[in-house]
Amino acid sequence: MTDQNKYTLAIVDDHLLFGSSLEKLINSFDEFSVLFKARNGIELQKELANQSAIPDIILLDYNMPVMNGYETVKWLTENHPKIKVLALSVEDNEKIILKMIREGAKGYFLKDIHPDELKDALRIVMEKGYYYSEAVTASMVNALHPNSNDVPLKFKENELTFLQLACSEMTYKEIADVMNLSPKTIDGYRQELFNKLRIKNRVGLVIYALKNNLIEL
Amino acid sequence: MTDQNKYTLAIVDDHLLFGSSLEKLINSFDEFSVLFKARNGIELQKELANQSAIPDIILLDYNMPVMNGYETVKWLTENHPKIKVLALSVEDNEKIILKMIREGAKGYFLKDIHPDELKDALRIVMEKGYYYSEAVTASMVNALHPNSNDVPLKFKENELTFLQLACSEMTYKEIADVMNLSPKTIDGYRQELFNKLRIKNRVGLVIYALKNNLIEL
DNA sequence: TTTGTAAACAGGAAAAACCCTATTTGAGAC
DNA sequence: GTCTCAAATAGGGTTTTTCCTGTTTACAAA
Repeated sequence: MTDQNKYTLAIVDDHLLFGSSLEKLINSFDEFSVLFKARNGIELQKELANQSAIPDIILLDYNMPVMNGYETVKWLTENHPKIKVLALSVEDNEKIILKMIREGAKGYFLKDIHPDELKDALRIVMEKGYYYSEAVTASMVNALHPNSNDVPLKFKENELTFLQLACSEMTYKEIADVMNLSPKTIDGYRQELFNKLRIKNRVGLVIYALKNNLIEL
Repeated sequence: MTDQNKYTLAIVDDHLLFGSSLEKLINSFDEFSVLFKARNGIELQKELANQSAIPDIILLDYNMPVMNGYETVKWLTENHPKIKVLALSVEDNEKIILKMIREGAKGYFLKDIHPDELKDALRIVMEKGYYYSEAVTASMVNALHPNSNDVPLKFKENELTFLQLACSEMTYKEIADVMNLSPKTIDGYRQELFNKLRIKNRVGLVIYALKNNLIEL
């Protein structure tokens, strides 16, 4: 295959080492070559503006500081709908995957993918227009299932305040004082939250709050 | 430079894609070549046992699921003190950096390092025996500064296990069962930790564990 | 005015967490 | 064997948390 016929890629990743390494790997595939690299969405925009050539595929790191994966995909689908975006991430987070797909990413894979699979993914995305690994498909099925459907669960003002205060070393009595409520009311909030969140004790509360960014560490 | 004279490396990283890519990059350096890759500390041990050749340098990802960076460095300094270990990580966490250095890592760098700098680092570590970037040196200076002197407080094996289990919804009795110890012993650990960490209850324990990266969310 | 309903509050009890002060056990030093 | 020291264990008491089942209060709709 001559260089002219190769599919071209751009890599967007803030980890220089990973980006450069990945470039080497991809350039070793005989159907693909890397056109350019960028460190974030902003840099990518500049490259796409300057560059006369537009890549066929963009490999996009989800976890970027400046203009993150989500925003970048959004911008790309609006401004360069022909470019196929493959999102790349270290974390196997169902919500993020679905968010990216909804935004128009044509595929998603984890950084622990095998290089051969990456090559396959690149081929498939050029042929079929998309590539979803088994794991991702599973996520999608899961998301359509209405049971584990994590509706973000909203809390009443007081409940939320209590939840946050419970993530401290205060006793419930002290929390009651701070909130100017009877300890029994606080106990009610606690009970209600335990049921709603299906947890067994205060530690569960803390874990939940942390996982859902309801408190800062 | 002939292949015979090249310095050899091993890469330990659970992200296949990164590992393979990095391999390409390093093999493109004319002084270095990759001897083998492993996905975690356990695999590395096996490789080192089988393999007749021992690498000069090991590039070690800090964030591994099975046998993590910390444990692996520890094992390496004990069993293969001649191998130079360079730790690799995405996070710029001062405490972790220092921990690794104390354990015997000969260098540390973030994954956003420039490939040229990586090459330099490899050269330097073979010449001088160590390599510390400016950023890391700054961390070290910082650590010697006596104000923010968080002596990382070390825990006994069991204490640590308890601490981690305490960050779950298990009762202390259940933890005792899991650890095959008397509930009273667990109570002893709890007491000891409360005093040492100057906290008042189990929530304090969870917060502490999170802040010090003793558990993953 | 009644009625409905959600939030606040209460009683009472069992379980778990918390606290303090010993005693036992096991491994290594002498 | 005895001594030593730390880790493991125990006893037993107090406080807090957890749980279940009510009642009161406030406020709005009918």
